[in-house]
Amino acid sequence: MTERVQQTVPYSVQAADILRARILGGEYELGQRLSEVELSTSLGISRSPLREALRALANEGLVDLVSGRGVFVADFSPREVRELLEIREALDVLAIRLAAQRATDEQIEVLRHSLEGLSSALRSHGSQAPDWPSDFHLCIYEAAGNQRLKEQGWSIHTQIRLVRFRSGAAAERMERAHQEHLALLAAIEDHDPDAAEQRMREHLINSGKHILEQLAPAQGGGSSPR
Amino acid sequence: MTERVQQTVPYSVQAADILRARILGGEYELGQRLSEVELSTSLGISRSPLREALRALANEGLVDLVSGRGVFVADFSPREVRELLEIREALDVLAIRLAAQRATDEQIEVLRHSLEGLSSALRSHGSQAPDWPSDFHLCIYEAAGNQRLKEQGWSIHTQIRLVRFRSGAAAERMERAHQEHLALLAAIEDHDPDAAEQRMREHLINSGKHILEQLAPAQGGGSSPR
DNA sequence: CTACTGTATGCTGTCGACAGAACACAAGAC
DNA sequence: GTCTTGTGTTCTGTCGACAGCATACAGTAG
Repeated sequence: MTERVQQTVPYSVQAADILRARILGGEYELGQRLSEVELSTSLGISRSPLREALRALANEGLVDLVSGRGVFVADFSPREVRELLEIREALDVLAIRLAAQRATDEQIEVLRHSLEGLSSALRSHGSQAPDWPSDFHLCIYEAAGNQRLKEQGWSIHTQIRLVRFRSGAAAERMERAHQEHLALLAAIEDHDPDAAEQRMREHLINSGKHILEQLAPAQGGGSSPR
Repeated sequence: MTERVQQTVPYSVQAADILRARILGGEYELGQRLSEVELSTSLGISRSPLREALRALANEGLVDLVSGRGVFVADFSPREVRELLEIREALDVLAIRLAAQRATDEQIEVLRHSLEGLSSALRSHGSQAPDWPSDFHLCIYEAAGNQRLKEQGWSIHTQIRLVRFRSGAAAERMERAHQEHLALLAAIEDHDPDAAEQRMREHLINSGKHILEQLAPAQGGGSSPR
């Protein structure tokens, strides 16, 4: 009974998936206005499901809804990036502590596999794999055994990925980040929450520093729609 | 130019405010199904803005949207409550650490004032003030200087308040919680993040223990719509 | 040349209505 | 008496259309 043959995915969900991929794929400028009628006609759906899709993306922080004025692709000010990084640290530290305490052998195996996939992708595609690093973090959330934490952490990571991707900060740090990921995995394997927390904090501080450095010269307080 | 004379609040926002107040006020049963047509007609609006209001409430975790089956008032399983408490601890600890580092004298004054208001409300209304304790925590978020953290923390607190209110766990712990709040404020005044974190963890552990104790006998894995 | 004003266009917020799916209940088979 | 089946109803998801506000531009006064 768990198989749903008649699983018609609502247009709103499909539209949200498409738009999310477009935004993360860089098809829109940061802060760009998205016209409801234009999107709905181009997607071949009505405005009702499109609006719901945009609301969903707003919850994920990928777009900003300004009442009566329209929808804009998220454009994070340096202050907002700092806010996101602070929250990410808190959630990621919690996640890896829980993961170190609770991870089963199967989940550790998945984590290891995720890192191997990342490693091979790093070699083959070079910098063209912006999804994989977050995948490892997602597995950590999975191992933490907290569904809601996983959702919120994934949302934060997605928003940060949006900034990092645009600023080109993803590629350069991948090699070193991979080493840090290995250290994180080792701490989880040892079921050592304190070591895991410390290594995660270092990892995130390095990552955050890198993002802010890349961001500082490029963005000076741009055209925020608020 | 900051004054908006023509600030017509959209129906969707008004509906969300009304429904949020109803849910938190206990006018609906946990897990109860909410009919769109019934609500829209009773509120005197169409289904379009009502649906947006329900989507907004779903983002806040107050209702569950089940695709194709309807909207249900949130009903948290013990596991979900545990998940919420874990996230709350991470966010609240981050918030009070930031608040201890960054709080200005004015913000500390607001915190003190919030506690005084809570104290007087505790004496006059007894247990009939479920909003005030969270108000103090909201001020901490405000003092942390992180807008997004404030929003997320408020959302988590609101969800927990929904559980606590229904289980009647709010009233009994207010006296002791107030003492703990005073200790939190003192740590912020001293700008001592470490002490603030430790006291916050103790405070949240006490609160969480109390919630789980109240919850354990009442709920055994009820009719979750998933 | 600059600043104000009126118009024109496009947009969002909202509405009412329809199609298909999900649920509830009644009728019949074993 | 229990399980299956058929039917009716209600609901959600989606659609197209309208009203009011916001923005952009042209026109005019100074």
